[in-house]
Amino acid sequence: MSSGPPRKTGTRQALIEAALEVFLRHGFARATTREIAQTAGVAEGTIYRHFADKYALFHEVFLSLTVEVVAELDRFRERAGKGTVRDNLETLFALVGGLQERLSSLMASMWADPELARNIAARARESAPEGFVPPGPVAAVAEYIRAEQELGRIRPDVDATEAAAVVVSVPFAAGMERALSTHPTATGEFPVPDDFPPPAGSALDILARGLEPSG
Amino acid sequence: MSSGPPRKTGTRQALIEAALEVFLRHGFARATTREIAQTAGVAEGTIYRHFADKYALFHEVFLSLTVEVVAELDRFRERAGKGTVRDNLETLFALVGGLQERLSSLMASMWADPELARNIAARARESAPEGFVPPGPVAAVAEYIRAEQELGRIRPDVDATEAAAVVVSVPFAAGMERALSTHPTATGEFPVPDDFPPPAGSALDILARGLEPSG
Amino acid sequence: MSSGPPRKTGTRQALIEAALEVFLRHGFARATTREIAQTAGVAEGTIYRHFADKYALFHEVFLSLTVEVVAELDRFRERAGKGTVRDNLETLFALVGGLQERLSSLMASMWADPELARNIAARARESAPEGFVPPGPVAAVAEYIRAEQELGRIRPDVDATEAAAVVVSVPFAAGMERALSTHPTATGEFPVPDDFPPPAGSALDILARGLEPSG
Amino acid sequence: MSSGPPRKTGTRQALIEAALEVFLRHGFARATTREIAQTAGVAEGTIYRHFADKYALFHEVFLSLTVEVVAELDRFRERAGKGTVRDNLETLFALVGGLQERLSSLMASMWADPELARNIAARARESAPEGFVPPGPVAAVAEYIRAEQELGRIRPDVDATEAAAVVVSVPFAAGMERALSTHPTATGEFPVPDDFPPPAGSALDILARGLEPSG
DNA sequence: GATGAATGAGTATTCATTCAT
DNA sequence: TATGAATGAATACTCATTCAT
Repeated sequence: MSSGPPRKTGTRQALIEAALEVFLRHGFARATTREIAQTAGVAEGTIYRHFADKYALFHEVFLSLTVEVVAELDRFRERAGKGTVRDNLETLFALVGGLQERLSSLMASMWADPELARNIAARARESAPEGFVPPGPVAAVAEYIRAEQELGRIRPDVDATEAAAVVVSVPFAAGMERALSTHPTATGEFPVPDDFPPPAGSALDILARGLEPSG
Repeated sequence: MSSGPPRKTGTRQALIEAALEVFLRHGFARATTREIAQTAGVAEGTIYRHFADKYALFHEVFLSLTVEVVAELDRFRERAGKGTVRDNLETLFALVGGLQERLSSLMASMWADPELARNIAARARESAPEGFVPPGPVAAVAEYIRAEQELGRIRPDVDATEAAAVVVSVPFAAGMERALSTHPTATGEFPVPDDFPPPAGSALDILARGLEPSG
Repeated sequence: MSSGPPRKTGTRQALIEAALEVFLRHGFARATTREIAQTAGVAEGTIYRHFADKYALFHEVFLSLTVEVVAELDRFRERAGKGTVRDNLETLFALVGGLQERLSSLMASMWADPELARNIAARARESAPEGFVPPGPVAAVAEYIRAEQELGRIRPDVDATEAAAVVVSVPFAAGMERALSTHPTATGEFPVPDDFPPPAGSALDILARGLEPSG
Repeated sequence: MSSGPPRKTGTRQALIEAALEVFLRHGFARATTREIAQTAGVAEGTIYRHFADKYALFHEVFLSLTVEVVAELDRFRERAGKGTVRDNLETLFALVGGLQERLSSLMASMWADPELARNIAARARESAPEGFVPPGPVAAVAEYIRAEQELGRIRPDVDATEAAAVVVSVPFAAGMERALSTHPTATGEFPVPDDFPPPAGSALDILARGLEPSG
């Protein structure tokens, strides 16, 4: 093979993937380095050759997902002008719903534990190049909305960023509910109220209608 | 006395309140029984006189908040027909935003750790009276929407529950972002993208418009 | 029995004694909390109910020995004027030699590891009453020497503290050598030079003579 | 070339020097091979190309210092008959104080941890030529004393070795105290008793007087 | 009911040592 | 010789839970 030396990043990458798996399985706090190492097929000590501590590992996992989500959403902007706005929203719901699932799960760990959130934020601040702003999903969707506004397919008087937040919120909140399918009010044997139904027809109608130009 | 549930013992109630405080401060996984007991001003062992274990305590805390949230939202239904729909949505955003803050934080713990979610769900199943469905915030808002539909102030063709989910999602997702104010992309020293801005004018416009009867 | 409730200090005291034993056996750095707990006959976690950490435990052990040594030496002052000065020095050598053996061993751990020394010093500073100076062995011996000087049995022109330091040094250094009986230069199978012989006749002669009034 | 032992490899020598530095900084037990390698500017694995294990490295460091100390003291014997005995003792105090500082620090590690002492002793036994006795500092000073005794400048009835031990003890014990400057009883902010003052005038007087011929 | 000392299984992290390159 | 990634046993410390008083 011409592909160079056996990928040095193998171990590091394997650890990131294993860690994601275990963080999703148990949350950050209850994920053990032992299980992560076993899942990655390496010794426990190996983790510390690649990451300063469990927090650093979490940070890397978090970044890798952020990159992935943003990359997907970046491509979304190109849809402006194609199909109907409603169709594009539908696609977006699927996209955000799927992509954010894992990311949101990690964010839940941060949400639950402010100290973790603070720790990760500090790391991000240190490692980011001065003045760099990682674009979030809202920013990406906002760009799409602005593009549609220029094409006259979305009302020009709504704030693109705010509109994007609304749009992204729906699958986001729905994702949390899905994750909490074990919620006391949403379990098989237990009668289930229709909390946070997966966004479907009406949700799209409402948003599409709310966004479309008047007249 | 005309009303309300029989008063809990002071100790039991103090423990529930202390536990909420500590769960919010550190998340379920990192909240220690020691800190809870100290906050409540009792000995650690006392916890186990009132709750089988830490999970049971969490369950009680969770229930107490659910009751509180639902009670507030129940009153919301009475607003149907008063003011404008847009004004009511604005009030709802504030209401849900404030009320869900603590509840969502607990839900984040469950979201992060499926085992916790499962455990709490199991308890709910065991303790709930057969066939009883605790109404969630979506259900409460859905009732309001249905009432407005009957009054012709909201389009009759949207599904009330789904519409309620959309409406509730916005402050919900915004709340998560606020909680994650330490998020790498949303901190003071670190340049901040406009992810999940607190829902304001445009968000309301979109939803109000999307909901209002055509013609 | 009238002796009150079963001594609450039992566990704490047992831990201090066990810790001394283990610290002497392996030095601070290699003494494990596990072995200390086993030696004391308690669970490992129990250590942390009584001491903040391993350092705090070491500190307590150190203090307990210091107290013991000083108490013994305090009584020494009363010997001024009794027997001969030389006899008293002989007694002192035995006393200091025996008492310091364990204390010196702990001090060796501190000597070897400056961080440990710093840590213990910080603790001492925090816990000591403002302005309190724990009398060391040198101070105690110095008092004896001053008493003898007033009685005219020791030359008045030597500095009592310095003289005390010289006197205390001899059994002290000898004690270190004894502890290092495994020293490469002081082992059975290996020919032994007469390094630091236990202080005997001549050492006493030198000091007694050096201290006695001229004329 | 006229002199010296055959030069060690640069790497080996660098490791010994780096190890001394790190052993002095943290004590044997807490000195890490990682820090030693970094200080020497080599990879961690390289240590094991030159030394069987950490103990062997310590042994080499210890030997190198012993050699250095003894060489310095050997030259001391030549002072017999020159200057006054008191002046020579003063020089000796400075010499021993300086030289022993590092050696004593290593000995403290051995004193603290008998297993280390045993291990090093075993190595010494194996590596030393049959019947060879490395002269210690006491032996060297004893030779000086014997020489002075022959010159009639030191009382003939004291045992030279014992006298040497007394003399060497003083700066030795003082050195330990200096090393323990963080000792609870000897820190700046904390009131300090005059434990183990650096040997000065009176100490010299006592010893000089105790050693000088009567009459 | 209330206490709080005791428990001991569990966890993140360290570090001397090995070995394929 | 030199490297440095990988190892895995070892360790200090935590914390939910128990139980004698």
